[in-house]
Amino acid sequence: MTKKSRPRRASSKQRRLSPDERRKEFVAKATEFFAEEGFAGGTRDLARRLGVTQPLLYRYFPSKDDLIKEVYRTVYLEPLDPGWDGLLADRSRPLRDRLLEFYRGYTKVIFRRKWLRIYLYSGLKGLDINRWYVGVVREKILTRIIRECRHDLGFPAQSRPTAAEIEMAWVFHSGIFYYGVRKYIYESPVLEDQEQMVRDALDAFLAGYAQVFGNARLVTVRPPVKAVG
Amino acid sequence: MTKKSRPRRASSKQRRLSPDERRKEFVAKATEFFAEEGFAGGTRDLARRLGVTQPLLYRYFPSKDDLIKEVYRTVYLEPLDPGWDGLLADRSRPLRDRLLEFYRGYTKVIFRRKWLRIYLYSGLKGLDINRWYVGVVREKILTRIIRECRHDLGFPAQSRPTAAEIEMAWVFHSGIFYYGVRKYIYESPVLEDQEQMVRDALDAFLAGYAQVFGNARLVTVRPPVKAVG
DNA sequence: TTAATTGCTGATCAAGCGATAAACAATCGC
DNA sequence: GCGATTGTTTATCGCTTGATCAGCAATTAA
Repeated sequence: MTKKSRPRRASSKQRRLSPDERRKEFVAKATEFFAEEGFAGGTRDLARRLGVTQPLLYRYFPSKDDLIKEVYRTVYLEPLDPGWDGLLADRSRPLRDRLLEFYRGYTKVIFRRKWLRIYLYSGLKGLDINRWYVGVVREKILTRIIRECRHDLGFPAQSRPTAAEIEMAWVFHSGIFYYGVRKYIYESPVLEDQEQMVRDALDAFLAGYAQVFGNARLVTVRPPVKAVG
Repeated sequence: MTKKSRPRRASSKQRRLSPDERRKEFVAKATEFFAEEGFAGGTRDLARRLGVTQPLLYRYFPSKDDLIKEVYRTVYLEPLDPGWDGLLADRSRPLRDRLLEFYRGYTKVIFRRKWLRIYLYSGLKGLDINRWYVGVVREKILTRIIRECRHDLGFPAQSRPTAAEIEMAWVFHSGIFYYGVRKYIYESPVLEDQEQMVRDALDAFLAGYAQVFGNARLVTVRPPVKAVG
């Protein structure tokens, strides 16, 4: 309840930012704020955090909802690297290496309290942007992964991954994703060595894929588990 | 804005419930309400849903927060079946069968929009009960699963599963859990055959565990499996 | 039937919300 | 310097929120 953080009026010769920069600054800080408080957080609290008064927000954003939409846009676009498809499809390298490198980069972006919280909040709201993102993951990442798995096992290039194959990739992908949720949202103890977590999960996925889909096609009987790698 | 749902005053000879039953009825409907609206949902809307006036809620619960706590308690306790440990530990049956049956029962409880939403909402709030639940899953379910995996591969009964083994079980478990999130919260298309999803995920996990930990112990190619208390 | 008890509602309060309007302060072009 | 323009605050509005209280309605006990 202390009144300490009264907006300081251009205290020192603080360079005035361009309108666009200032706007972006607001969005960035609003992201952190909403990540912690949820989108039910008040505009007054948010303004206090920004070091300005509440009405000023309405000079930059028509409404709270518009500000929130802007937050979504930045957060959802943040982790999407256009270079990923090239990385995953680079058959000059072993598939395992490619996937390890991909998940190293992917988790580097999404394994942050801010990102995960905004993502879950918006997911609970059932927003279109969430469904859009899930679609992107499926089409651009998981589909590609399955294609590479098939090629790796010597399957003929086929029309389209089946729903069951995609689902298996989803379970693998989600398992990794949820490591971040447990660590950064539940703040539950996890395996400290994140690299190992990814490595083990990946090895399980590759072994599982080979067993479930690979052998099933070649043999039709489910033979005993044999080490693959 | 329609005023249609005016609380009907003992319309027909509707048997008056005992205070305890009525209370439970309130908690049950409040669970559904908060699952949809989030815990920021208003008490007036909730009361309308119950067909009563808003002040009546305060006759049964001292505050909104107390009501919410009660909702948590029921939701978190719902899926915990005391018979699970016996099921998972029944070595007269193949491990794969036991795990399949376990996840059949487990998903039957948690794969519901209501349960998943309340769970995620409370997780985002960082509530103690959430951490408690995560601890229960780890200690009562995942630890047991790893023990059984070890036994299945013929390992000597050892002190305690390592953090890496528990983590692998977590990734597997979370992958299944997140299927429910995608289906019931994101309302994203998933593999319709849920049984197959569980089966494939399980086979991948078992194959992966055998490869990552099984071979490592027998051959020592991957020796440094640090036992972390 | 009556008196006491319990269940429930209508009216209302203070506090907080998102949003707006008008006035003040800082900056920029000239 | 000066007027215009942009950035920011003060004050305030209408509305909704969680919560309270007095009083009516239904039930129970005698």
